[in-house]
Amino acid sequence: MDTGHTTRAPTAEGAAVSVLLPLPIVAPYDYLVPPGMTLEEGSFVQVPLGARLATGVVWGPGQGDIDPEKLREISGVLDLPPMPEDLRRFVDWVAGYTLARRGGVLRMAMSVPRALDAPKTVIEYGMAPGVDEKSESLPGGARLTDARRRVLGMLGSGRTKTAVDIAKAAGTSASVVRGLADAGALLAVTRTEDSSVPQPDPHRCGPDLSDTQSAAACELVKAADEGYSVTLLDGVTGSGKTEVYFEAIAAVLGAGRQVAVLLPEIALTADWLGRFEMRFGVPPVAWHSDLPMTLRARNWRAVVRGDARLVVGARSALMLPYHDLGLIVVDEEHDPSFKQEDGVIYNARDMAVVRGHISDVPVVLASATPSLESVNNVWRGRYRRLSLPERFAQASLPEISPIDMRAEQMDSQSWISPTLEAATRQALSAGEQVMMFLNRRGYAPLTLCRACGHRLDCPQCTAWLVEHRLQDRLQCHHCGYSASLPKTCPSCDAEDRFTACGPGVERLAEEVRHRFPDVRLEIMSSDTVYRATETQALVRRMAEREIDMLIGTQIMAKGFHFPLLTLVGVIDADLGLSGGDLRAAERTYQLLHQVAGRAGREGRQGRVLLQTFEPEHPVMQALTGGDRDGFMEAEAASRRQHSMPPYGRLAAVIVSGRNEVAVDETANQLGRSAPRYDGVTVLGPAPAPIPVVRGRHRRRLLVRAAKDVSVQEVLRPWVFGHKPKGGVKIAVDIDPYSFT
DNA sequence: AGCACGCCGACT
DNA sequence: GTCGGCGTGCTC
Repeated sequence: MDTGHTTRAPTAEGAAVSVLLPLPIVAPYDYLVPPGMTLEEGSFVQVPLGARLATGVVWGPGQGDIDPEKLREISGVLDLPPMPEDLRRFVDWVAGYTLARRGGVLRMAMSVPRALDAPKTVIEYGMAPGVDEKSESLPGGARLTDARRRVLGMLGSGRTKTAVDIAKAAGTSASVVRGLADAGALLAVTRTEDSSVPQPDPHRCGPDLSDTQSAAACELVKAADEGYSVTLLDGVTGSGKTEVYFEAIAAVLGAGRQVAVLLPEIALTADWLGRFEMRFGVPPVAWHSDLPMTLRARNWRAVVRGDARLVVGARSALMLPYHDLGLIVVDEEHDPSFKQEDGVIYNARDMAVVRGHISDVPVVLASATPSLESVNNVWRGRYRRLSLPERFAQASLPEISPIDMRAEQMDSQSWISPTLEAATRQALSAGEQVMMFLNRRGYAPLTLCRACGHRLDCPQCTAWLVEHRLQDRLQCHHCGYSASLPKTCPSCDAEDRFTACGPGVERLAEEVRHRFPDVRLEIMSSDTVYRATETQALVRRMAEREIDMLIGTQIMAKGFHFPLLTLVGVIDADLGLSGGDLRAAERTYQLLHQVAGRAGREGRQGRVLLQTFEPEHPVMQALTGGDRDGFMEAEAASRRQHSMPPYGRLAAVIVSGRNEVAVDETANQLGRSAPRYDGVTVLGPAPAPIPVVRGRHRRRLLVRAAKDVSVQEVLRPWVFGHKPKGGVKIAVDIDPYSFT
């Protein structure tokens, strides 16, 4: 299975090669190749760097841009397949596009320290020739004790296991095993640790597909065989998108190639991985940030060897050194969490398309609420679209209606309108489950002093402290600062005069308990379910009707199936719309649509009620009228009119540091020296939406450019011409996603 | 990322 | 008078 990517060995003896190191370094360093060492481009090598050894990748022939006297020799080559050429080109491309340092991008592809160590060897024991479990005598007349008999009995012929494993199974100690080996009854074999992972079976039968699904699956399977293409798989919640792209995965696995599936981090639940296991017989190779180190190392090695065939992971799974990648799937492609906001700032959905292009493999973007970027690419003919309009298994789409909060009689300190309360009562008395959605963690987003009006805010950020009553703490959601509620006001010393303003899920739960004293309710937010097992347990309790009502944040919007859930109440549908974010409307639509999709699957009619003060807002109209396409067209028109993405380019330059004066100075300097080109506008500097985070002051400049302008070319000389001092940092965010 | 070099506060 | 804080800069 030669991918054709391994380039001829570039190493004349004594020549120099350039080696890229996974450090924040811009360009590769040159090293000498010692006599007798053979290398290829992509080889993983150990090189001396200052006083220590570092692991890097041979990037190409030596640059020759440095005094040959300074060159040091490569110390060794790692026993790993070289990094494929397509990935090396991808690293270069991502660095060029994001203006990140190449070494920083490489780090994302290989920052698994233990994976790069020599594979550990283990000693295993198997039956020596002429010995079997029924042997009544041992070689050399060694005694056959009970313990020895048990060991031979459980080992059987032809198998090898470690001494510890054998001892455990035979109920004895490892020294018995070693004794048998000394006696010549067992044979010790040295094996390098197995980085193999379970192999998925592409030939297992999938579920029966509807005609529409089969047709879409057919198209995808065909595309899977034809090199690079991008397909937007556009299907409403419950239309069976997953089952459709599983067919494409099966086809690619059947051809012996690797598949990468990218999911938003919070969708990477056991529930979800289970669907892959159900379809392909074994769990997929998982890749996400809190994978234990040993598993990370094993999985990374399995990927680079080509052994891991089906990888399911968060955005960083895109950077893995696939040996023979055949398909990339990005599910929930609209999800903002594909955008990495720290370190190398990139959008994994966009980079997946680039990687597909470079590696000449198909890319599938799946969503029920595709991003305007992707839809625009369909309009322009760059992506093909496959639509799955109906829900599978006779489930019908929920009916979405607004509750006009201007017309509701509301008590102060309450957030459930009489209309929503009545609907809830009705659903509960029919034995159905209810979900209330409020995208705000904690008890109350703001606490103030009634005596003087002082607001409790974070000492290190420009942000209010959020009261979390369950933990009895005040928390900053931007830096993790946490404190207990003070006895007296820090501003006026008044005692016990604090009052909570606004609702979070905890406070909403309080109101529900007050109105529905008998309801069995649970809160689902990142505070209550932060481990996979807790999520699983909660989902199970919900499925088994131990819960009547779920109150939660966006964490519960994704992918869970609750068959008896028929009513979803959105407490504050307008929440995401304020704040001048370019994508506020689009994101609110996507989020609320996703939440709405929780209601009424599997044959039951669902109902969704949106509490809003602006029922005439285009987002509410689109949701209640089911007119997604009209909404997208209106969004597109407005973006086009303002030359905003995807009809213009946008980049942000963020200046940050502890010293506000120095930050301002650098930001102003950047502003004064801003490039003046046709089709390029530089706005700012202005304080970032949250001006201080973790004690770092932040200023932002926005660069807006016409579609045909290379923002990178504009930014590079301008931004990197500044050498800020005083701990000031300049970061570039190409295609900024979030403005808050 | 490490690690060394280099200028300003609390110790023997 | 030194030990040491971490800001700055370099590593082929």
